[in-house]
Amino acid sequence: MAILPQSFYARDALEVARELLGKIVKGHGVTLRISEVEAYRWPHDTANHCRAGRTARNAPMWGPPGCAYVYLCYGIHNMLNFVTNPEGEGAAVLIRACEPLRGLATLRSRRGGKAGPVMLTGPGKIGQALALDPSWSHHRLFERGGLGVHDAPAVAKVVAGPRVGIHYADPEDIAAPWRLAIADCEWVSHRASLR
DNA sequence: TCTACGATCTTT
DNA sequence: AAGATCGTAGAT
Repeated sequence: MAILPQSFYARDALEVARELLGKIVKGHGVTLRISEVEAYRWPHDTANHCRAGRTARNAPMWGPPGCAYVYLCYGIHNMLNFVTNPEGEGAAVLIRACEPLRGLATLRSRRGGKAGPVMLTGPGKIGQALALDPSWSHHRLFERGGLGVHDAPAVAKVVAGPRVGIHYADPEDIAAPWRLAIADCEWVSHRASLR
């Protein structure tokens, strides 16, 4: 399938998030299908990293759409986001969970060779699965090479719920149902709060 | 400079 | 329920 064009990302983060479900991420020897995402919108979203304006960390979010934004969370986890909205607006979609399609052996080795099923449920695991770190920020996902997102058939049914880990935000933003996932999908985190 | 804390995950 | 682990942001 074709690689998604930059124009795909140049829209409101919630709209992009909805359409990213089911799409294919390829890179570093693995192929994943996006199953859960969160939208960090612009403007007026107090959970957004850009809520206090431009900083060195969130600089990618203000740049052109269709680029990666990878940041280190809790000193341990590398979080993968896709920059959305027109350039100059600080918004992104966080990739929270994926279904592994190809590269199972690689995925197992990246998590230290532990036994058991490969569960890519949770944003920290996605960063680990794709061997990402913050140096991948600004990477252009709509061009060939390295890390790319490819088109796939639209998902029929989607469930929604509040975003995870944003207790510091305003109550209305905490409650906003801007976490989206493929309905009846095994590859989803915090399933209980989705419907 | 100093300090508090985070879009998490695992283990207890 | 709490520890790991460190870069960032805001305060000093």
